[in-house]
Amino acid sequence: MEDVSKLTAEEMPKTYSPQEVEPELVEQWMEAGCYQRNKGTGDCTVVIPPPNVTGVLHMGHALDDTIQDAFVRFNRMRGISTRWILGTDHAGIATQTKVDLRLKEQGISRLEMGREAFLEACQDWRREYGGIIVEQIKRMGCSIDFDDEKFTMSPEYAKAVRKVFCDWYHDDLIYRGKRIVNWCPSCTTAISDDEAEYRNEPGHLWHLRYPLTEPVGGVEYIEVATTRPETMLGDTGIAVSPDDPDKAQFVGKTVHLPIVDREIPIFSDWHVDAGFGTGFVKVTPAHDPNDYAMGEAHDLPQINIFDEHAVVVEGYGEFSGMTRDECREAVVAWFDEHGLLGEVEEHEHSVMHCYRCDSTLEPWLSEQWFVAVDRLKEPATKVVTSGELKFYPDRWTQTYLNWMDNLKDWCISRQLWWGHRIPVFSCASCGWEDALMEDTNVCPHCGTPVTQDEDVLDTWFSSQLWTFATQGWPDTPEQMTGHHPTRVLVTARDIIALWVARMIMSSLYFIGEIPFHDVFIYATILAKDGSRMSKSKGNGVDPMDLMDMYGADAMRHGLLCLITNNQDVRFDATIKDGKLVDSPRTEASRSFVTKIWNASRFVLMNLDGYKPGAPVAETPEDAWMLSRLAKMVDAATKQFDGYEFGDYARQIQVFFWNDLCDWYIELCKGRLLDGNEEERLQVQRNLVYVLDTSLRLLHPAMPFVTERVWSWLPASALDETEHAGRFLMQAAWPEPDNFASFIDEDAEQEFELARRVILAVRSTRARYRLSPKSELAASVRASDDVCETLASQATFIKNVGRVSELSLGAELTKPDGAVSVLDAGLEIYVDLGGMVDLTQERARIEKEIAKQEKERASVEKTLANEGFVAKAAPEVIEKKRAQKAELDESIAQLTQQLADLG
RNA sequence: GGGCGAUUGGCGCAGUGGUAGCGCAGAUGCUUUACACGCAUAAGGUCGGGGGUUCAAAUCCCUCAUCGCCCACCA
Repeated sequence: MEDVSKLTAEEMPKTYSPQEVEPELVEQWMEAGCYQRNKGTGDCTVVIPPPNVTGVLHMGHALDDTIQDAFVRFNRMRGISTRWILGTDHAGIATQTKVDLRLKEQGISRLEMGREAFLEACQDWRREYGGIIVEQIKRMGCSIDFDDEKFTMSPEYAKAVRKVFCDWYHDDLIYRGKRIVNWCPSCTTAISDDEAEYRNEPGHLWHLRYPLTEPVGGVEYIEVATTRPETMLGDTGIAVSPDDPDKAQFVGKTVHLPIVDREIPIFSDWHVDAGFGTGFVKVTPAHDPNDYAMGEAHDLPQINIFDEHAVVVEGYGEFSGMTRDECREAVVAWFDEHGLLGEVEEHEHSVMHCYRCDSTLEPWLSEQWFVAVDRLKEPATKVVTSGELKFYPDRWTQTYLNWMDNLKDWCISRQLWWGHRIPVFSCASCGWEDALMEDTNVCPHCGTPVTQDEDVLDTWFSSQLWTFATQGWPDTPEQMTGHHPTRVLVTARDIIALWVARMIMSSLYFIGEIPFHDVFIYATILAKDGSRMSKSKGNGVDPMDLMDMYGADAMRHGLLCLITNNQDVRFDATIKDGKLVDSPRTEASRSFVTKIWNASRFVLMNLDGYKPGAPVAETPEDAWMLSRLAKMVDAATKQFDGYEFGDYARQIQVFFWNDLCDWYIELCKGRLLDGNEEERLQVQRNLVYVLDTSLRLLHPAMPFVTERVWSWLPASALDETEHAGRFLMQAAWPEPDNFASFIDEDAEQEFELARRVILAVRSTRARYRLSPKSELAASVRASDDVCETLASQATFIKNVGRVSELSLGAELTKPDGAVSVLDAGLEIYVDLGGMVDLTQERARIEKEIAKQEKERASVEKTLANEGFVAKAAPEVIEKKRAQKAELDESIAQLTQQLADLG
């Protein structure tokens, strides 16, 4: 193990430079093997949602990976066996598109070079650019296992994918069927629904008249409304709404389809909205998904009128050979000439475009492979309803179950080259077909050459195996023992359906258990104005820019602070010309990083003569600090276990900044500067102990600054012997049980009294515009008990409050030339040496009385309410009564103060 | 069309039944020997509108409005 030698305080730089330190620490951690699986109790295996191999880090990844890293670091420190598995997704369409583009720039076409050469080009591309996002993840400080990077197209992974296909194929869970796909006539491939781009475009709604075969009730023809008149060539039916009484008389009749002389039936179907268009819908099963569904239900022929380039096929006379646009024009002209064109309305509708070449996509009927989900969805539903697998926040459970409920068979084939090729081989001569683990050239039946299916699998088909195909399955499933199910999946909500659900289904089928115990869904990060970040809008924030500007720790802490139960959050960064200008939120976290640095520097600068030893609550402020610390340890531990990352990040900051820096460190200065040797040593021990504990608590969120500071920090009582030669990331998490004895409610209350006195003095000083350095005498009139409490804290009240003299007593009277401040039942007199501004004091006290009287009136009203006294919880009533008594007393005191002013 | 979420001080957000908190910005005063990426003090909000439940609503229910997301659909 790498020796992490302790440096001396003098060597600690005055300023902290994350941009220098962070990459250094990554190197050191990795060299020491800190990122690899560690041995421990229990298990916290986490798989990273694999980023696209073509991708670069965006804010979603940054948040996702920060959460995972914080969680993994927390668990690692707790001594739990931890491994975070890294990998990338081959991302079929995305990668193929990029490679296509690159080849196109070189004047090469994919079709010319052929499948094998193209796949080689994809591999080249991956070797060249695939590491970018991995390096970016590294830059963030993610303690993921970089030494064992997985890839969804690696040979081992491919084997897993192939096995899944073959097993499902042989278990009749995979079948081939016809389906309407989004066909790009320019790329001549299908584009998945998820990859098609919808755009609203102005168009027309043409009313076409179709003559009835026999007039119905004197009506000679019906009128359909369509945005795509050219498809009428393939019409095989007319549909009306079942809820449309006016149309009922037409159901069962037929129309004579113009141009093609086809007699087609009129029927009713729920797909039809009676209120839209004319109420008559032309049905073209081969060229529209809904029409296809209606065609299936009503047994209509499917007539494909387009070839793969969306040109009208033979058999349609003058229309054959026309492109779809030419055909549209010609069909409309034909109807017009023959007096069959009705109204032409302007109509905006959404049109699918190929996200690669932007051509309008053509719904096209073709053969595809499907996964039958009926048998898979039932167990996948059960594990969630039973609570075995939990979603955080809980509300996503419903989203998941709804989706499961509506789940339809999954189309898994894609007409691409980059991906896992479907391992189905078939023989043209004897009709043999099978899914095989090994490629074959000849038919086992008749010995003639066979062909393999040309299509590849949907990318999600391979990524659904992520939790187990990354852990040795199927060859060495023993790797998984004790590490599957994984602990938690941290992901975005938009892939609950696409990915999370499918992982659950496949894991239950193949491994017989859930893929992860918990799913944590984080909020979508939106731009400052609430819109989605996107490349086209140029409003995206680049996490690399954030880290360049503020450091990884600041970005990480800032992101964690953003986590709430909401489904989306706005990120406050200003972007100008695609470049980050600022992010106040991250800036605040950077200030916090600096604060941690400086507070630590202060402690380190005051360690002359330090020897490790146990913390002791020598003074009231020590007791207070240790009690606060113990509560923080407890809270942070619970927050991590409960996936409450936002609460953790916010609370730890308040604790460190306010409790530790603003109060405790200030309170310690007196003893550090003026204390005797024994006192100094104890303060040092307490400070080192509190700082050490705090750094451990902060480490999961801000690994870099805490690690760096810790390297200078001498051993505290937490682990005197183990400290040297170790990294903070390997140090033990402070366990709540070990701190419980520090919790001291009395100490916290007593401290609060002293704090009130200090605040009163400061406030008075500010009100009279006195220099913060000016020392003032103060006296407090309070019960003997309270006076005793305050007396024990007199030293630091004087130091921190800059109080020259502190008098305490139950019978004290206000000195001449002093002002009174009433706070928390204490009557505090601050001696101003006669420079009291009577008018100002009167105004202040009158205002305070008015405020308190208003409050008292409200409390009295509540207490006078019979319903309240009869029904409210006893402790609430008691609280109100106490509140009333306090107000009575304080108003009386204020009134007296006012009278004293004359 | 279905579902979900948001609406709290100038901005970004906490706060799930007992009349409101944080950070940033802004104000004032401070080179207090860790920190001006700081310290201190003060100011700023009838918690989107309306209705209901309750002794009591920012908080629970209904409704409206606005914004956003997801899913489906758009002949």
